[in-house]
Amino acid sequence: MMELTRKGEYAIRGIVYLAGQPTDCICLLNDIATAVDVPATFLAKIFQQFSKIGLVKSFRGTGGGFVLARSPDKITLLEVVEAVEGRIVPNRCVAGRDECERSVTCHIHPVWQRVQNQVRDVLSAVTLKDLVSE
Amino acid sequence: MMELTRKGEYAIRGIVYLAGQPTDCICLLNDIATAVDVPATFLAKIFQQFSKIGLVKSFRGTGGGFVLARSPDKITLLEVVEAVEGRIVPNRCVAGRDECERSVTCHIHPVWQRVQNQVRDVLSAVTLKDLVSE
DNA sequence: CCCTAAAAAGACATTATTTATCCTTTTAGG
DNA sequence: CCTAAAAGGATAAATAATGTCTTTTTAGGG
Ligand code: SF4
Ligand code: SF4
Repeated sequence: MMELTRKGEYAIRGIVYLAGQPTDCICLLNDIATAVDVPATFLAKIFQQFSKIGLVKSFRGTGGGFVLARSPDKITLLEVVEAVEGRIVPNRCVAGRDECERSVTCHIHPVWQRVQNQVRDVLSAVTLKDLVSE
Repeated sequence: MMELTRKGEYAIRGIVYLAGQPTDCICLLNDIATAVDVPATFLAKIFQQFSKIGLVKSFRGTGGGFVLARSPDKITLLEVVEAVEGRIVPNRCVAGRDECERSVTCHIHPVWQRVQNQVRDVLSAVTLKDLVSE
């Protein structure tokens, strides 16, 4: 339970590396993958997700690659994680539409909401800038 | 990520039910399973784990069954969850012996420790007593 | 002593998720 | 039109979650 997947770990490493590059540098996926030691094909999927939700900008064709869409201090760790893992949900019943008919009277339900809020708060308090500054 | 498994959900439901029974009541596994709507064979495994670490006491043979080993206000939700899910670990590197050679210099590492502490704090603040009292 | 009830233990079977690769398509530059 | 690079889709392999079945141990009661 509660464990970040490889995908999430890779996602963070990849985008943190990108955040650490000079602003005008258009990075190649393969270079990023090599630098952060992640299978390039897997990282490709991750960056596609980033691109779709607008965390990074991508350029195709010759001279293409990736750059951050916003400055590092405007991107939180929460956004990065939820981009690839989906919304952080400590229990099904805390997700949008409940499947659990007990949720109305359940005393545990609010505990999971508390957990969710705490975790999201911690992660949203950290930006990519915090993670690259040595 | 961060999702409680069925096993964890079942574990909570089962032990909360047990906590809600009269103190002297030795409950049959099958009765608990029926009451909380969990496959009996699966719940059996869960209660075996409870028994091993001393959350519940079990009695075998005729007239056997389960009772809580401690009063409900002395058992936290954290204990219950970690009994079946293992220690809450938001990322590998936060587990005992690190596999990640980056952990020494990594700026993300302490974030996961913060997440871990927050989650464990929330769960350890809730006891079975809180969960049964209507 | 034997029979029955009940949990403990171990060995599977099934399904879902994670992790990863490969191939084709689209886009853009030169 | 050729090449570089990301996008997209299909699929394979590995791992983990979920669930079932059978056998073993323990205890009570006739
Ligand atoms: S029983 Fe309570 S905690 Fe469990 S899924 Fe339902 S509402 Fe959520
Ligand atoms: S890179 Fe940092 S956060 Fe990721 S596993 Fe290693 S120590 Fe942990």
